Order: sequence, then C-alpha cells, then structure tokens
Amino acid sequence: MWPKVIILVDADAFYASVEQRDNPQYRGKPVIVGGKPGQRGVVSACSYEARKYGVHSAMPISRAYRLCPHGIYVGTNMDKYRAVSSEMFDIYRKYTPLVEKVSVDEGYLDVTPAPGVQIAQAIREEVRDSLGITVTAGVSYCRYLAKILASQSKPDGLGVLAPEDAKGFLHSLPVSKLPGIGPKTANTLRREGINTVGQLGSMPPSWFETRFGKTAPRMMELAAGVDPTPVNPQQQVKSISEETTFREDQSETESLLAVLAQLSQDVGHRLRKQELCCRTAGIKVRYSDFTTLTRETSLPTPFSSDAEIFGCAKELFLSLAPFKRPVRLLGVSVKSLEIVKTVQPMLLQDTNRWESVSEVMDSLHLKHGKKMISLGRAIQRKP
DNA sequence: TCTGGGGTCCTAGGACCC
DNA sequence: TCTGGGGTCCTAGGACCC
Repeated sequence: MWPKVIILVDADAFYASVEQRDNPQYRGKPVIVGGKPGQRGVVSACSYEARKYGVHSAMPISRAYRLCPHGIYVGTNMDKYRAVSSEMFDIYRKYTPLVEKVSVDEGYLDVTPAPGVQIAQAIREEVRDSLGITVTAGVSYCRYLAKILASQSKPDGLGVLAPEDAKGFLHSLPVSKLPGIGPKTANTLRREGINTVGQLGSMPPSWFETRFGKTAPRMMELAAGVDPTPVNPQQQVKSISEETTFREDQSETESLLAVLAQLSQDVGHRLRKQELCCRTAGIKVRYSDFTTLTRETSLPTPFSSDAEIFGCAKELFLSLAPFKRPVRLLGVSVKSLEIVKTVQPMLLQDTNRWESVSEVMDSLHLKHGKKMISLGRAIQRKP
C-alpha cells in the first residue's frame, strides 16, 4: 500500500544544461559554471562531460581548471536560470497543485493517489520537449526516499521505491544519504561503528536522544523508513540575503560602506518586490583569513526601506571597527519577515518618508535600470 | 590549493518577565 | 549567604542543503 505518492523532480546539472541548451557549441563538452579561471569562486554546476575529469560542484574554480584546462568556463546567470526554473515549475503544476519548490532546480510533488511512475515519466518528457533540458525523478511513498531515489538515478533517469522494498533498501544504505546527516555527523557516527541506516536503526531510543537531542524522533523515523513531512505548496520565505566576495580583499572603510549600501539596496528591492517588510537586519563579514562573523539587530517596528536596512548595516559594521585584517566578503540580510498588508498602518507612519523614497527608486529601477539612481553611499568612488 | 551565494534549522547563553 | 523555576525573545555561531 502506498500511503502517499511523492515525486522529487531534480534538473540534471541545471545551470550547465541551460548554458548548453542556449549555446549549441557547448553541447557534448565540459561546461563549468561559476566563474572564469583566475577569479575567486567555486563551481556552481558542471556538465557531466566535466565530471569525467573529476570536476564537481563546490570545488574551487582554480582546482577545476587544473583538472580540466580545456573546459568551457562561464559565469552564473541567475536571472536566466530563475526564468527557466519558473517555466519548469509551471509544467509541474499542470499535474498537481501540490508542488513545493525546494530550490531553483528541485521540487516535490504530491500526486496521491495517481500512478507516480507514469506521471513522473510524462513530466520528464514534457520538460525535455518544451524546455530542452533533462530532469531526473524519484518516486516513493515519502519525501526523503523520493529524493534519495532521484539522486541515485541521475542523470536523465527515473527511480522508484515501493513501501515493501524500503526495509531492504535502507539496510545497506550509507547513513550519509539521510537528510540532515552531513560530513560532520557522518564522521561522528563512523567513529561509533555506524555506517549504514540498518545499523542506525538498531540503536535504542536513549542513544538517539543523547546523540541528536531535539531531532532524535526525526532521525529514528528516517532510519525506520518513515517521513511524515507533507508537501507544502505555500512555504513562506524566512530570510533574504545578498553577499559578495571581492576580487581582492578590501581595507578602505569608505568603499566597504559603499558596497554595504549597494547590498542593502539589493536586499531591500527583493524584500519590497515580494511585498514584505522585516524586523531584523544583519551583516556578514569575512576577513582575509576566512574568519567569518555575523551581527544582527532588531527594530521595534517593521521596515523595508533601503535607508533603514543600510542604517542597521552601517551601525553594525562600524561597531566591528577597528579592523585588524582586510575584508574578503560582505553580506547584508533581513529576517523576521512579515507581509506588508498585515502590518498595522500606524506602525509604518514614522518611517513613511523612507518607504516612499524606496518605492520611487524601485519604479525608476524598473523603468531605467539599476544604475539610474541609488543611495549616495552606494556610488563607488573612483580610486 | 584555497575556500561562492543563497537559504533552513538547531543550539546556547543572557536578558527579561512572572 | 547563596542565589527557584519556567517561558520567551534576542543574538551569534554552526551544521547542513542546493
């Protein structure tokens, strides 16, 4: 019996596939998306041709270049990938309204009680024919098993796991395949002699509690082939952030503040586009030695203007001075998000002036592009 | 041979309150 | 002289995911 029919659809080497689709001369060749050799960065995605050379995502570009010097290196074009993603999810929603987007290239579908394999196959064919990229699907009776099946069926594949086969499947599965078991936890478990989900499932509840604390019940379920997490089509975003790593480390406070202002504007723009406001804004600073710190602050009333976000960011940033090391990365984030309409109008009165400035700026950006107008701070000074 | 950018969730200490 | 017991909010950091 299938309690539910869950499909995980995951695009294959997504960014690289889109680039190959749009640039026929890239097809059949190792394509590495993330940056040009010589630049700072890691591989965001790479084609299967590139993987033959040992290149994989999250690998520094410099190392990828040593492994595959004749590869095609392209920068990321998130706007383009987001657009393809949106077409992809429109296709999924033709088959069921219960679609949950978990990332730009990956989504869960609940098609209960329909036949999962036929639907997954139909979706794969439609995406291939109308978008020109391939997706892999995993079909099972719960989310995490659908996901694991898809990961084992890549690329351009379709994997199925029926409830009656779950026990046998999990018995020899490495624990690192379970969601939430990353490298650190897998290492800890290995030192205790636990390598497979079968071994994990044989441990007593008291062991789970000391090892996993609050998440113990969840881990016990996963080990037993149980995952009650529903597919939720209306997942609300919890935070918005923008960050940038400099080509060369920066020490000048003035130019760092200019970057912080630009990031504040970008975050504010995305925030308002989704008709949200926030109560908390924060910054992220990574120094040249890679030590990273975060600072955040909350205000008593919700806000969404660039100036207020930058006001928080600037104050937090200056509170870190004096800086002992050059700065490698700066980031700005907002959280404690609320939908603007539900915020009491009274609360917005104080800050109304800045809200309207931001609205005017948003419409100018839309009409004339981002260079049209910006906060005084964000205008880069020429050296 | 250095280490991107965008997220989620959990922990843990201190403030604050009853 | 030793200092309750909970609950919630805020902040910083870390593990994990794509």
